[in-house]
Amino acid sequence: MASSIHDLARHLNISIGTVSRALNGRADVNADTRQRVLDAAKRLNYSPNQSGRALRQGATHSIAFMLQPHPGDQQYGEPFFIPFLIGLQAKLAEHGLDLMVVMGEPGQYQQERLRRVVETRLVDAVVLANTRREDDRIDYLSKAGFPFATLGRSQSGGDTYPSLDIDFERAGDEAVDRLVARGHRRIAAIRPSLDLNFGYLFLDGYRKALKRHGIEVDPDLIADGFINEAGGYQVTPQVMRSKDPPTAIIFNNDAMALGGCKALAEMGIKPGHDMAVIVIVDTPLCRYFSPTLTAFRPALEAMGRRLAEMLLASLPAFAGPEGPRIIREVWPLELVARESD
Amino acid sequence: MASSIHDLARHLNISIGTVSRALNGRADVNADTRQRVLDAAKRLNYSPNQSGRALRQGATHSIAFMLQPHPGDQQYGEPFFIPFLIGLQAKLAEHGLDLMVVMGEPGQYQQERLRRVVETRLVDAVVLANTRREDDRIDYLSKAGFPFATLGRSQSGGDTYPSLDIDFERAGDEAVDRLVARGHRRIAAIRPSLDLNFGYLFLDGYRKALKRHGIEVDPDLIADGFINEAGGYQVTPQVMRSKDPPTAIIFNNDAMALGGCKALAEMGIKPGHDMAVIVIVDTPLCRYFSPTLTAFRPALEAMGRRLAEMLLASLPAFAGPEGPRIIREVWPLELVARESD
DNA sequence: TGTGTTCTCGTAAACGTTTACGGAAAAACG
DNA sequence: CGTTTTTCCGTAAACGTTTACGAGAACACA
Repeated sequence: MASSIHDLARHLNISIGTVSRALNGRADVNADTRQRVLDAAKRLNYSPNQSGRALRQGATHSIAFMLQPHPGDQQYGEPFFIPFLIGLQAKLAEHGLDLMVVMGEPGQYQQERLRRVVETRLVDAVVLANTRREDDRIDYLSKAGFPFATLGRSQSGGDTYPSLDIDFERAGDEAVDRLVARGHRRIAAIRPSLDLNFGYLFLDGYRKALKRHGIEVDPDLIADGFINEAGGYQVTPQVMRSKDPPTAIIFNNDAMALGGCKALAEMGIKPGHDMAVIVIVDTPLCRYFSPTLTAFRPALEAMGRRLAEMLLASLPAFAGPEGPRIIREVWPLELVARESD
Repeated sequence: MASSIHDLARHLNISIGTVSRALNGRADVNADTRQRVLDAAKRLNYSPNQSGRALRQGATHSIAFMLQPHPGDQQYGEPFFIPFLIGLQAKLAEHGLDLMVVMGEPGQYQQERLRRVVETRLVDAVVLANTRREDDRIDYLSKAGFPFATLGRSQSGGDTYPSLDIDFERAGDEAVDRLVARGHRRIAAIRPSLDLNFGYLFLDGYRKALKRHGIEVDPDLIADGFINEAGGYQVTPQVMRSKDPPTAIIFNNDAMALGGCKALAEMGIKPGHDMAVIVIVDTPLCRYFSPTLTAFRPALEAMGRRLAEMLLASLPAFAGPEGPRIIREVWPLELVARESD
């Protein structure tokens, strides 16, 4: 079925070397023979065998995206990542690269999978998501000298790799700004308890804005929970039990916000009415929940394309006209005002 | 960095053949030397190079999942597929297989990508989603003799490949049953206009149940639209303009249901109140929409695992104790009763 | 002791590419 | 016409594996 370069060579009575050079657009091949080779390739339906190619070139022409579902998130995974993946894949495809998605078991740390992917030379580079504040995957990749890029920042690994992140700090800041402008002074912040880096960034922005407005940061209004609906449900009552309860809550995650709203409802508190709610990262759920949730929306698909560009620029094989490498980029979020605040 | 089998051989003063046999658990190698090889492999951090392995064995040990976003679906893609992918990947990983996700541009037919994946021997098998009633991808794969499995049925290709599908027919049937039991006689059906096979199946069940209840099938109550929110929004008023408008609508897709509910709201009709609404495939959106939408829920993750098993059983390299091959399986959906009907 | 069997390992080819090297033929140049 | 350059192509090695084959050594058996 699959014809090899040898078949072409035999068929045309020339050597495999010439065939290969012709196909790869090398200069040292007669225009005439090149045409004959191309014709034959089309006629015999030739496509280069990836394994042979990869072995010889030491490059597989594929990139791995490591996706790690959060624990307890088994039911619907991360719709968040789909548009990002679409963008990532589209840009990679433009350069002839394929995307391999590697998922771990929910909650299981991916070091083993990552090591295998790297050591077995399964791909040419990896893209990490769910970056932790201290991320041993990043340490490992840096130390191994393996090309990678991250969706999300981390404190690990220094400034040596391309990373693209959302401006959680500014989002936290703007959320507070907006709420203060609407008269709120008691503003709670609920974020995931894991070491996920964006939780810290969000809180930084939150604190900064409060200070700017001369509002004291009240530790009772800051809570961490599991990064899923149950977590939000569980932790929201906690801030409500403060001596001086909040009139607004900023959730750092959509699933947590949904759980939180459920908890509020059970306490007889109506989000968007008795309680202002803002979500930092918008997902379709925010748009359809009732009340619709005011949220900050990232340009996920564009980010996917961008991170692909940044990664490619860091790969020797693809680095174009040698401009300065883009190491870090932080993208703003767009506020989508809805009913909940 | 990466050590090869030659490094091990040189290090242990034995031949690469012996090293390879030791690593692969072949019988004709001394227990002692095997242990030395394994030790050295661990110490030198050896992992077999995938490309070399694949080239020699003619098998890449990876599977492609072809995901094709529907046109107009660019914003949030298909959260539907994530849990399926998690299950698929988990089961494949148990057998040492990797998953490659190939996404096309939304709306673009994937023949070209598919051909490339197959002809370059990028993977050992593919899993198709979004199966059409007549699907030339299936025709192509069958003709090429390339191993594959499908999520969703099709009329193409005969019964020669493993396929796993949801029982849309029964869901359509049960939905009508439920609505009739609640007193409805004018029941509309809205489904995607594409050639997606499940749209036909759903309608079969819908018609069958109506007949069983002695209700005439009214073509005015059946409408096709774009398989996204805008499509539902656009097409719903169409069935409402019937001389004898429906009191219930079954939507064959969650996004279309959301658009439909929006259209209804604008007509002053409250779903769950003035109009019963049932959705055939549940997604998280159904759970959080207001009113919450009664829907049929598939066991996506389990389906992913199952389809992986079926695919593996059809691959010569993995076919276990040679039981009968599972060719087709149709899984029931579970009704999740909520507020909308 | 001779013959057959078993255990263990080395040799070398093969998978499908790409590419460094060299050489023959053609072209350019004096 | 002789020399140099250019054009074009074949040869062969290499990437890292796996595996068929065969051979030497050890062992069993009579």
